Amino acid sequence: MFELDPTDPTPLYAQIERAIRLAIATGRLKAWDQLPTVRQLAVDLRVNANTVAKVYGELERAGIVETRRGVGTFVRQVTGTSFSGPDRERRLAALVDRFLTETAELGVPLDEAIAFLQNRRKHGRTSAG
Amino acid sequence: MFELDPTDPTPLYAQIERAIRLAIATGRLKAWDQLPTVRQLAVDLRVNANTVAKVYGELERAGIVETRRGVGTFVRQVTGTSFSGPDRERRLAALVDRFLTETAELGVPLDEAIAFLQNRRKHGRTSAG
Amino acid sequence: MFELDPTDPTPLYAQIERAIRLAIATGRLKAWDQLPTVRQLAVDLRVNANTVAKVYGELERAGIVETRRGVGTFVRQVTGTSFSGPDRERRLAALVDRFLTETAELGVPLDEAIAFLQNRRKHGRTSAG
Amino acid sequence: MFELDPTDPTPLYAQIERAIRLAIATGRLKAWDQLPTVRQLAVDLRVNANTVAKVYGELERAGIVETRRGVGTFVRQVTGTSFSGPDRERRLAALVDRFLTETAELGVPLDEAIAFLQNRRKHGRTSAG
DNA sequence: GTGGTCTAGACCACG
DNA sequence: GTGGTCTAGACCACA
Repeated sequence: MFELDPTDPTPLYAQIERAIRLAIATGRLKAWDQLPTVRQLAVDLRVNANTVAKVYGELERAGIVETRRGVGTFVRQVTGTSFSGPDRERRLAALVDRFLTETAELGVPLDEAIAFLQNRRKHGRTSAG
Repeated sequence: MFELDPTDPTPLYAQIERAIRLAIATGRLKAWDQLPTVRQLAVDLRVNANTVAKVYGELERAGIVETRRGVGTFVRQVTGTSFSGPDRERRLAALVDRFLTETAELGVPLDEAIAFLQNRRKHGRTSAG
Repeated sequence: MFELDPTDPTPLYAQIERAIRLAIATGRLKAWDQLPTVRQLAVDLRVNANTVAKVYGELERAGIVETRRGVGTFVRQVTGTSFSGPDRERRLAALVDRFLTETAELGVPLDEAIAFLQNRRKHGRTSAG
Repeated sequence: MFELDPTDPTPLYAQIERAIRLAIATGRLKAWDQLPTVRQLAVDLRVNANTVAKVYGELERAGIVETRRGVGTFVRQVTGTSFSGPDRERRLAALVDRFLTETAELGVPLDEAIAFLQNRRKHGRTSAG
């Protein structure tokens, strides 16, 4: 499904939550799809089950998934943009900053990077993850 | 210079480090520019001086800045690792794909993302999240 | 495991780091051995836990150990940078010359120094100065 | 005369003191030779004059050099081994530990390193430093 | 119980 | 005044 980056200082639970939100936002997980069980995902990610359970709990409190006892955890009807106002702004800034830093470190001029972006977009090449 | 986002699960020191790397990578801090003093930046960001010191230490071990004892901390000459050929191409593609995926997640149209990129590059204000 | 020398101007964290690198380099700590816990080593050496944590952090960023969150810190597989040819020769010569010079400074005859080397290699007790 | 290693966590004053003791012990500086002036050495090492002055002061208190006002600083008659008992032991251990660590990291077996040592010694090749 | 982050505050090395 | 080292101690993430 996805992988964790142990070198990222971001806590595991935040990495997991982000990845699930991403999967939903990009449509890889659709409404009423079932999420992996806590234990299964814990095994896949080589993480303690408590960590996954914490994430599912937070997603449920956020109204993004729904847990039916004894059945499983499911994606709820997507209400709209999953990120709102200031949060959206903040995340966009973070994305853009990282992109600028990494292209600059690669020695790629911004113009070239943008051209690459547009080109890549046209050919429909995105790998979700 | 930049701001921290206390709601971001990313540790403060990592937010600070990212912001400084960004400033250097984008040329807002140039070779041999002096960084703010540890204590000054700590005051500006309202964090403990040790937190800033930790960042400066890591940047130094990473070879990105140079500290002269009793004088201050300075941006080092960028050696330009300069990846070339297929490696550079491959890395750029990875960066771009991730950027496309993540902006899509946020529901940000590519045009808006590019505008944001260019604007941010120009005006250099960052919220280091 | 080893001892610190408080009269040595070398910072404590550097003494600790050197001792651990020595233990790994000489095979006293082997790949995937667990290091002492941060708190335990701090108690043994009578230093603050933060000081040990700093060392472990640096060793991790240097790629020498690996920490698994909530589990512990482990020696990584030695990749063996394996310098070869003239480079290896050159580096070895530099090491040897420095060693000869410095033992001469101390007035230690080469025979004694070599005996010390072999003994220390065998019994592995170090005073990390 | 010698160089400082800015990446060594050892304080500058300790590096300088060690180098001067080394020069005396190895005979590069002989009894009644004049040391460079504080200011000259400070310029050569690109260090603040206070730092050098501190070292000269300590060497004088240790009875190793003698300052004649308005004339200069001179090496005193060497009384014997410059390092005594526990200090000698400690320093030898430090030397040996570093040597073991560095050869091991180079992937040089101890036997080979010792052979190299003996060979190098025979051919009289030492560079004081 | 494991490592990691952060703070407050002392003291040192250096200019 | 600059950065660096160390301590004590709180709190967090993870197993």
